[in-house]
Amino acid sequence: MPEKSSRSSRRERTPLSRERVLRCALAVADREGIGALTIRSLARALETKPMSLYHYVANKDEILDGIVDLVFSEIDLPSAGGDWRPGMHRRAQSARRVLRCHSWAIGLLESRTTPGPATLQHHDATLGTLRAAGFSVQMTAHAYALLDSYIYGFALQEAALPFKGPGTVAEVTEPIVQLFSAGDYPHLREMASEHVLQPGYDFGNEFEFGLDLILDGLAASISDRGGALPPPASRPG
Amino acid sequence: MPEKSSRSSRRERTPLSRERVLRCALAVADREGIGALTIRSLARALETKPMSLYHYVANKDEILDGIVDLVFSEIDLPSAGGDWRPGMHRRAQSARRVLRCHSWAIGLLESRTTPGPATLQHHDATLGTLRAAGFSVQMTAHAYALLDSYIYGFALQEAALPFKGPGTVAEVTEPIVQLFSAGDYPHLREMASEHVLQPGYDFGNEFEFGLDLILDGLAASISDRGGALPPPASRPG
DNA sequence: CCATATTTCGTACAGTGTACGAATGCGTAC
DNA sequence: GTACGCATTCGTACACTGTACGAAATATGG
Repeated sequence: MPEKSSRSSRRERTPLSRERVLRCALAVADREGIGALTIRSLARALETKPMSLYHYVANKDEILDGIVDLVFSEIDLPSAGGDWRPGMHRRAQSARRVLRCHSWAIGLLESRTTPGPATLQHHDATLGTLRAAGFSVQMTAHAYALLDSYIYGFALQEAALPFKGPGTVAEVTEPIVQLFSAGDYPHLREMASEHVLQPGYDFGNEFEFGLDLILDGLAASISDRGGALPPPASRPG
Repeated sequence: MPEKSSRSSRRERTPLSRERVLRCALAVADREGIGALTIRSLARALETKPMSLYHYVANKDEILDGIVDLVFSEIDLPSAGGDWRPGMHRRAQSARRVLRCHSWAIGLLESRTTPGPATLQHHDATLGTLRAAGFSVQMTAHAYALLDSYIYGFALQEAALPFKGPGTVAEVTEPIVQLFSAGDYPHLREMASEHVLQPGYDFGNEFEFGLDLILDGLAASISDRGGALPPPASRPG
């Protein structure tokens, strides 16, 4: 028996909007994985019907573009005036943290070629920090490609790990190593027994080492020649 | 009118096998993209019917695992006896080249948590080269995480670029920059006009810079302390 | 020949994105 | 009021996905 008054037929759910669709899509992806984010599941989460979403979004691809941009908007921007090194350090750590929270975003990056405003803003601010610090345009391009490659690649590896926290390493690693036949993969075995399976191991700790090494290298590159183009070292021989 | 003799009813197509299924899947993904790789399209390419594939493969996920492992098998292994630096350099360049050929593989890595034999072999050989060069276990872990993060991240960025070759940069970049409203993204504009749109620009060239910087840093790290654990630099202040 | 195992594949089902067009509600002008 | 026009909601339908189930065809061994 449907109520007839117009007042009650629009139930008191908050009205739909593009914003709300995207935020809810992000929440669903976080909660149940990107594979569980379907038009129908999203509509259910919003208490609507599937086809209603298409008034705010052209297609599913636009939703994916949108939530990737939302993820980017969570990353700390380097402050405009500060030194480049702590700025880049903070940004890198923040990006890694954000990408670990939304690990499905990494896999999406490969197929998304239309960056959103938050993504563009993020890139612009980062480039600006480097340029303001005296990096040449060339050197800025080098530094940016290097830093972002490292950040994304690290996040990708972290996402692909079969274990999530430091606690569950053994339960996952042990049975895999057991499967290796007698003499196979000796160095993987060593790495497992002498490093990964040691108490307190956490892959995430590796991030800092590489990040500092890269920032050191960049610092050296610009102090050498004021940010000019040549590669960081020409090895003799 | 079906032929009745058993001889002619089995047409002279080469017999199915797990190997053939995976190799064909790889070819389809390369030719038409990973999105076009479906059980039905794969069966068509193999001149069979969809359900026949399931005798050689448990499900589609196993196919994806399989072709990722095939991709890994294409990457040059560092030779066992050689110096670590040229070995790592060659491996990195080879990995990048392979991942550029099969750019869909990057996006797959995030969701694949069961590495195949070629993948394990690859990791083992790389670890072995570093250990043989005198890297400590800790330092090997650091170096490996760093190098692979850079390689995967670079490949991911390369895959996400809207343009493929050096030729098409302008056609893609120009209209995007045109869309920016008046004062927005000044540093992106600068990077576009003064670097990306310059003749001869190729993002792929950035790879070498970062790779050399990382290898320099690693070389310094092990010569400092014989591959001991501490980070590459402790900055004063 | 038959019996058994391996391999092929036809049919069916639940789930996907979304095109199309019909309903419904809402704001304004008469 | 009432009628129009627009924004919004959504029902139905279609082509396509992975794959469960079981039947058919073929190969193998006695």
